[in-house]
Amino acid sequence: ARHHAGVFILRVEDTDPARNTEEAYHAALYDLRWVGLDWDEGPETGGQFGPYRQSERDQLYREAGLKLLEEGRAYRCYCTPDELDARRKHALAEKRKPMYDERCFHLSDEERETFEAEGRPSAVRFRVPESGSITFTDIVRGEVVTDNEQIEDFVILRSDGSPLYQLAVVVDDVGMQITHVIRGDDHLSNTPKQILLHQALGGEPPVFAHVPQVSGQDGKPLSKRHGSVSVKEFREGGYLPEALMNYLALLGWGTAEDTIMQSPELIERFRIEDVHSSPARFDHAKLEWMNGEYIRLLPLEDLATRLEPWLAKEGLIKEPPTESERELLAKVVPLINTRIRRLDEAAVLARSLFMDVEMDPAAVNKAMKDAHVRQLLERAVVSLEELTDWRYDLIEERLRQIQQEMELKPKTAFGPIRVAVSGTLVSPPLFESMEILGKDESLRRLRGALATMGGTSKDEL
RNA sequence: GCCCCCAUCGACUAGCGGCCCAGGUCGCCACCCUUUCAAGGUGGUAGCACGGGUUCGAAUCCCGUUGGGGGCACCA
Repeated sequence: ARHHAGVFILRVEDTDPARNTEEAYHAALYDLRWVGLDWDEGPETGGQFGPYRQSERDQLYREAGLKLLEEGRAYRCYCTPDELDARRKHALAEKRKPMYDERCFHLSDEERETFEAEGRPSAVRFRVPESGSITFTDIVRGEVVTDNEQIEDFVILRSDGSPLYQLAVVVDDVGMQITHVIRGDDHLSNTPKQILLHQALGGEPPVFAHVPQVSGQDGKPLSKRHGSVSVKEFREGGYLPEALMNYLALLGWGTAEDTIMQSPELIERFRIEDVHSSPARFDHAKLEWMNGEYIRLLPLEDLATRLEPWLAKEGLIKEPPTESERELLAKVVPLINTRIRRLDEAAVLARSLFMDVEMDPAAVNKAMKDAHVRQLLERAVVSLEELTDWRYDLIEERLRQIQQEMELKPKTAFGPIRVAVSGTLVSPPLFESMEILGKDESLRRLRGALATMGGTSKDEL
């Protein structure tokens, strides 16, 4: 819609009371907005063809259904759901196509009157022509032909009088002057039914584009067992909406050279007619990579703001942050922005810069057991104590000097110091971290590490 | 069972009869950079499902096989 400067309409198709809840409705709108979809017409936004929730347009559909009944385009069906279900299973067992047998269409007047006299409830079925076929040109599928004999007489009004999706959609497509419908290809087989309804209701069917559904790594339809599959899960998993949007656009579509395309470029380049008709597999690894790209694309101040809730959640800062926390965060962000791919990773990586941490036993085991460590830390403490101008480059200068004097490899020299300061073997850059922590805290941590090694106490230093 | 789709590296894709002994991206591997981890740089790995046609020429067109997927509700 944006590519063609069209009108983007959001319609909520909630005709099934059994599946429709107020929470689900609000969650859906929230998710759509979060990924960056901004409809021109729709619920809460409004528009000249509202309301945009089908549950609020019930009367329209009932009238349309009854009109079709009067015109003889539809008929009453007295079969109960149980009966239909039994017949469907029977047909399947006999390896026949499970279609409605049209028995109520062939009811005699007496039979019909008997049913009515019994007070048997009836649903309304649309009468599909016996022969002929429906043809339409789908933007991604091309010409689609369906023989009418493959289409059963489908229900348009339930026995309680409420409308079904097929009817509601067509009534609204006509009433809302819909020109294009872009939807998942699970609706492909519904399309001929809707075209039939369009013809019966006297409207021009819209143009359809059926895009393939996304599948998991194994080629099976995307489901829970493939990991995160809902917008909510990605949001809560530390993904950026811009990255999700970019990644999703690339599923079933692509360009020769470019991968990272932000919204304006996507709008300019995306062509629905170039979308594949075969399903694409969702690749979490590529999304992760792309999310990292988007994190690095963010100005540092913006990244800091986006990180706030995540750090607050882990108790590293308050929400909203205090002024000093904000200043600290501003210093930390440039140290970690190339090191995280998801927003939630920041808290893990930078924890030691916000609070005191215990040394990780595994890290201690790996880096602190060598014979040179005690002397190394002692010398570091002595040397750094003398440092008055606490800057990372000067810290590095001092520590490097010790490293060279002791003839240690950088890794064996800085590893133990890193563990002493950050508690782990993997951390933001060491010298910058120490500058951020400050002289007192850095020295306190070095002495603390020495103390855990037994022997010389920190007082003696 | 019936109807309908789809098929290029492990994944997402470019390709729309000669420019392709197939290009890009993720992943993976190696190297460089380097205080860890990343990021970044360089290079590499790997594919037109198969079999027939059509054509001077096929990843591109046609047919079949195989393999995947979707649909067949008083759900959407």
